[in-house]
Amino acid sequence: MSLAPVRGCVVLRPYGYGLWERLVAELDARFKATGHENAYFPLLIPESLLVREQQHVEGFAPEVAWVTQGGGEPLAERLAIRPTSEVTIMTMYAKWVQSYRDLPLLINQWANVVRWEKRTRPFLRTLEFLWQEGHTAHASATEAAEEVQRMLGVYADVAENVAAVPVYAGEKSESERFAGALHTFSIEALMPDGRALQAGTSHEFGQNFARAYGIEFSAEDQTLQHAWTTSWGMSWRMLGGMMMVHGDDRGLRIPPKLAPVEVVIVPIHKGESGEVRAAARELQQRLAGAGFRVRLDEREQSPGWKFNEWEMRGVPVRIELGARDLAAGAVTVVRRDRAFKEEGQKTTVPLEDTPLRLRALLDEIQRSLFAQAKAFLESHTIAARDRETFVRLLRERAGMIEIPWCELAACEAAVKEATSATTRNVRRPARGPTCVACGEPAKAQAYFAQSY
RNA sequence: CGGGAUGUAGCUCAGCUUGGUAGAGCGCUCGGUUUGGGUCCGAGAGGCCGCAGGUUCAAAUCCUGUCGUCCCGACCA
Repeated sequence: MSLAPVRGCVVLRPYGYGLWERLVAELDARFKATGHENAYFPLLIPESLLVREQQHVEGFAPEVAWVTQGGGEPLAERLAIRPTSEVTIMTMYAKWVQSYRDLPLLINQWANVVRWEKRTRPFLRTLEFLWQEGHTAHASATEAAEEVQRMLGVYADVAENVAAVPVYAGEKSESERFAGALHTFSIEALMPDGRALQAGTSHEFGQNFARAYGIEFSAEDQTLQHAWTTSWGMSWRMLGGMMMVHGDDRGLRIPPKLAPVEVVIVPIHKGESGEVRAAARELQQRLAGAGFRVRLDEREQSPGWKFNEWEMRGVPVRIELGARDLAAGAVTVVRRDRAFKEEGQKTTVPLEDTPLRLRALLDEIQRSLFAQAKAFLESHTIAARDRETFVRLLRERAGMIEIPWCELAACEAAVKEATSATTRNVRRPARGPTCVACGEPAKAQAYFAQSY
């Protein structure tokens, strides 16, 4: 990744984009498996269309970028660059949906969006970012609610089992809710500095958008009804979270399932050793044939230089192949999830067994990275029992601070005033009778934290 | 939007106080050497000192303005 010649934007170079492609592949397969199809909608939104859903517009107004000229002339109507595509997609759904037989409508879009944030951070908050947004319409509230939970589950699965980032899934508070939604659910991860990162969201709109954009259908009982809609999104921010969670002082550590390169082969030879070179190429062929994402590094730099380079890039496994290995009919296998010279970092594997051993090793690395992150999350999730401790932990940015909570907006605002922390999400029921923050009756169990 | 920094080689930066021939490390190119944890030696290429104005015999350096970027805060899916 590099900074771009535009404020608050980044360029993904091939290796970084490779990470995104892996995330896309994993998400897309799950979307398809749950019955969704991909489609594409325009980047620009006419202002008149945008303003239909009141809360939605008000929520996004401050961060919308506008196009006011085209072809060298002022436009009769400003065009918004989409900050999200609800309004365009709902407008189209209104045309497509007439009968309950047209439902559910299950569509996903892979797209870029622009949100004019006052303050940006590379990867975690950029003006333009890549994401996917799923938009569905249903014939009943129950069905829509199920969809929202199903996709929240997909996000939690991808975060934990692909990116190896443990998360808490739950519902957003009223103040953190998506503009225009009835309920917003999120997955929240914890970064090493004690701040929480929202890594995916799933929204239940009820009939709000359907009313604003006219999505009506004839129901089975012959009544005319508005559809129940949902939307859900995950962005490349997930990758930023993954890098922060797993990175160490030698650079990135990428979980195998997300790694553009799972295995790098570094040949080690003096001068022109045709034998080593040929053996390395043969190994690469074999591993590629067995389905591994493998790269052979034949550049001129010294082996030591390459070791450092690939470690910084986070490749899970490195295979060193030199004359010594060749003579022994073996390769040296080095795993990135272990520290330099730590027990087990380097092992010797018979050349013949390499594919088999590699598969097992990659699985083990995937598990080990998740386990390390999980242990961190658990040790930094603290149940506060009294207000004083609660406030102190939040100020110290100690992690996810868990309390029985009243769900009152005023209480949340007061906590924010005192600590700058907010609720991340909540689960029901509460595990205590009264709110630790303010003493009112508790309604839910909430995670509070400083957030990105 | 408020506060603070900063802009000099591809990158990271020194030089500015006290005006006078444009610097270092890394990277890049070439030759040699080396290759199991960022080899070493030598030779080279590369800069409108963010931009505009001013002061001066003379400006990277002093003054004014302007633009960009970064950090802290307020705001924020």
